[in-house]
Amino acid sequence: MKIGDAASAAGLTVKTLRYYANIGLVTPQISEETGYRNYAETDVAKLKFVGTARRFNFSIEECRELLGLYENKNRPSREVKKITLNKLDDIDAKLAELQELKQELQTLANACDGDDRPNCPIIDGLAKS
Amino acid sequence: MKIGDAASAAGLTVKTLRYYANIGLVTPQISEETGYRNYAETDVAKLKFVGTARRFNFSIEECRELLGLYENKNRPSREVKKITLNKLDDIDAKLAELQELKQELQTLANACDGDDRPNCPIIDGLAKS
DNA sequence: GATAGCCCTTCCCCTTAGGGGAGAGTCAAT
DNA sequence: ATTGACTCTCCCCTAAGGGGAAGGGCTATC
Repeated sequence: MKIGDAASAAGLTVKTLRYYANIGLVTPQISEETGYRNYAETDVAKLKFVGTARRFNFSIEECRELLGLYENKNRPSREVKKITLNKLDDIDAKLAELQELKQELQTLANACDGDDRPNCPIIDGLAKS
Repeated sequence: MKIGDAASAAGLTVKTLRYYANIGLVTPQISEETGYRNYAETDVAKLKFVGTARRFNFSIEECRELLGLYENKNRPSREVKKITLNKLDDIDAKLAELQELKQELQTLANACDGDDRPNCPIIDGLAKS
């Protein structure tokens, strides 16, 4: 399967597939004469796997790790779960940070009339050291 | 005030101040003979302002805009509020996305025993197309 | 006066995860 | 044979700086 077809099948872009090939994440065979990448079905399965993991906010390096576990049919599920729980912690931290941010910004916005006058509690809030 | 002192006063790094000077965000005077940047008190105030705005997730370009409004004592507060509400929308969108992500990942993690056995619903969940 | 130690400068590469596009080669159909 | 779609590599770009090298400056101490 050529790269364009593999990209469509996996729901990714051609650029992404080339990138993954370059960093050794999903490495198709390469035709000797044309230099074209040739994706096997197993490659496409890995690409889908990585695509899903990326959508779950796993980094490329985490995907590499997960892919190793994915390919190793004897891995203990503990290892996978550990990575996943770490990712959940990351998400929780980000959520907390954003919620606090939202709260403060909301407070500033609520205090601002948002009219023609220059009086602006938002600016004042950002400026007060 | 030299860059190191200005950085301490503003709670930013020297690298950050140089970066802001390079992109024309906060531009100190430059000594003719030594080439040293010289930060006035008003510069430090702007740096603190930008630092706070950055902590509120405003991008550099948004900071540039806010700084313009900060310096213009006649700006209508409407303009500032508009930018702020847009930022709040961004934050809400990000929150929603993360919450959905967390939900799905949590479901996968809950289904996984996390023991020595290879059976892993997380891997299966990521792999199923 | 000389040396040490810290501060300043510019310059360049590095980060994430690819996107955009140029220029050149390839494939399939007409 | 030609056309159009596809592929290749190569290079620059993103946001917001961080790390570090090489070179110059300031002040204190010996």
